[in-house]
Amino acid sequence: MKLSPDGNMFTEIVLETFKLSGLLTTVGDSIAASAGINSARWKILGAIYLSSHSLTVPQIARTMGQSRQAVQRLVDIMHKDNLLTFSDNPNHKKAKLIALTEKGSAIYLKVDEQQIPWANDLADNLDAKDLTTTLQTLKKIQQAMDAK
Amino acid sequence: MKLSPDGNMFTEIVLETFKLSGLLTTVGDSIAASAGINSARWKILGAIYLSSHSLTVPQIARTMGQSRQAVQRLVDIMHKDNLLTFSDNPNHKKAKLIALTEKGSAIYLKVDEQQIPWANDLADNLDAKDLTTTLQTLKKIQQAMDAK
DNA sequence: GTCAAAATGACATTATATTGTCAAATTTAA
DNA sequence: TTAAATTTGACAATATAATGTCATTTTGAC
Repeated sequence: MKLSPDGNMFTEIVLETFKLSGLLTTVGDSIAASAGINSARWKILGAIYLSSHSLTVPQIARTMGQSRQAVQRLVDIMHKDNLLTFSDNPNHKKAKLIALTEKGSAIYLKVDEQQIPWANDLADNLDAKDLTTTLQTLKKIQQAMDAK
Repeated sequence: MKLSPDGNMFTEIVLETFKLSGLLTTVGDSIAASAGINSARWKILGAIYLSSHSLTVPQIARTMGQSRQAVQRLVDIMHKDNLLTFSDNPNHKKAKLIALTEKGSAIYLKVDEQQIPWANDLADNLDAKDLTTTLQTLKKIQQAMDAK
């Protein structure tokens, strides 16, 4: 069996996604370093911050496309570091709700100060329509995988 | 400072890239499992196979967007497992050239047999033009980051 | 309402990956 | 040509992350 032309393009997108993820993690580490954290913790803070409400560990994991165990580990560390709060979940005895502390929020915003000009600058050299298409397509790919 | 509309879209693409990378690694693990390997090793095999010639460890790492140490570790294991060969590099005393053994090649092709229908199927539900745009945009993002 | 299936936290094991350092090899600039 | 800067492999330390298992809780099908 051979790759169809579209299947081949899809495969290239997959490989490019892996590569970009690695490169972005490295850049993210250096951006987040100014606030004393790294990419992995920045992503946790962002998942909670951008959701605008408390989340459970499995919810964060699903948002990030990672295992709940990996997220649980980071959340526990970040709780100990006073970046996150745990609160009882009225809907679940075991799964606590996780929110940002003031410190966690401040750190997230400090990283954002570095990330915003970086993102604006890079996006400046790209076509808005292409960015829209790319985002939609990546989401469609994700959804198509979910459906399997 | 605030994110521009494009900067915001760019940021969403970054987050989607992380998520997709995680999900694709999981799917990749299950696809590659049929041939007795996992995503990480499949990617190494693919980097070499798709380049059509021998590569050094740092070259593979740059292709994959990962650290040369991470690649070196996998390459050493896969060499021990008889998936890869080392050969002297006429252009470099230390950096050996790495190629697939017959076994490595066979395993790559066996995984490909699973991956091809998977990719074709997923790509079937996506627009060819959108895939082209997405791939080009991801590459542009990667190049723009390199330039920094 | 009951009971099987799924979700969750805790814990352990293993794999993947980055960072840092050092010496040797290579490349680049002067 | 020479000296500085970069690249590379080897090694170590640490961080990130997937997988597996178990007891408990929740959900869903009946």
